[in-house]
Amino acid sequence: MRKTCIVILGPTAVGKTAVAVEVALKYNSQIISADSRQCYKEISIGVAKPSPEQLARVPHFFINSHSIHQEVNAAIFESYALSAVEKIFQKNDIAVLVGGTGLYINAFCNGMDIIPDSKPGLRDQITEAYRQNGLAWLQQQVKEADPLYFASGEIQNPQRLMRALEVKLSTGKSIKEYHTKNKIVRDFDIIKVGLQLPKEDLYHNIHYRVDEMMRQGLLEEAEGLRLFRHLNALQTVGYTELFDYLEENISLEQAVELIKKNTRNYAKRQMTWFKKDTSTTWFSPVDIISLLSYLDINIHNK
RNA sequence: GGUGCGGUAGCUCAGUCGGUAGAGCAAAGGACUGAAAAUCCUUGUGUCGGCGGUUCGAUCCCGCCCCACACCA
Repeated sequence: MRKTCIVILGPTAVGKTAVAVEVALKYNSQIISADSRQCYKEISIGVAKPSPEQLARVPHFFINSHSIHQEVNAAIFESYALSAVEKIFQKNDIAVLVGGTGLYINAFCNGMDIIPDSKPGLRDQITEAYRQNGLAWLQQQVKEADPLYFASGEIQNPQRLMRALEVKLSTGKSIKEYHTKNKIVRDFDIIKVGLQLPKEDLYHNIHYRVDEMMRQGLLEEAEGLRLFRHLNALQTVGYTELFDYLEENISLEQAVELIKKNTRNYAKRQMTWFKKDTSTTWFSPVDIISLLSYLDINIHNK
């Protein structure tokens, strides 16, 4: 039998975790999380990690596996997840990957173009220079260094501009030359299933979950992480808003409303990303029976 | 009861020396290849509180009314 990885995706708060556990239990398999925030051991409440019970029932990869002080990105995830899936395949023909980070899922399924490592420290240098000199300066740098990117890239987007500049200055080549759009074909099958809810239901879940997080002590968790608020890992919905409250910029009530709003916006962005991929078959998280039978049929047909 | 200041987009407000109006936020849609829960792009018709009057034409001027706030009684 050919190896198969079941990929479960969907917006935040749709109910992916519980479904993934059911699927993994059915196939006696293990789960790889494809979530850019649940991998950090220092943050828990605000990122809706699987519960200790769920983690005990099914082994999970990329949960609590990294520190907020480590660098984590899509390429690191790709190699981590590939080695994890190989580990699972040593004992099982089926693996489960679940998450809401579209870029990470894409990296796992289709691969990322290989770009040589940047010169050490260059990125921090660029970030600092941008902070001091602003967007117009950054655009000018990219225009001079990498006209190819400047002509066709997102020139209002500082993160992309900085990355383009970093790659060009490190490798001498434009990032555009590295981006091939070629998809790597994995040596295992991938079945993508999406979880979806009507917008009102999803929003209801989000609001309920945010209130629940506050009850569980999200504020205290954020307070303890306050010193690290500048880290990328903490540029996260649920934490940035509470940091603002702790800095006395907004009231606690405002912070909670903002968390709800920003989570809604985030879910929308996720759906925009996921909808593009026509290879995904969509299910309701309430109708897990349909999902399981779909998987059964499609796995055994291979 | 009197005086004052307001009533304009879901919210906060700007504006039109009379030619039917615009910002921020929210919202909606989109993008996304090493920060992705990040970052970025696009989208603004609304009885301009109501009814009359003046005018070729009123959201803008005038009158009355309603509502909110403040102060005075």
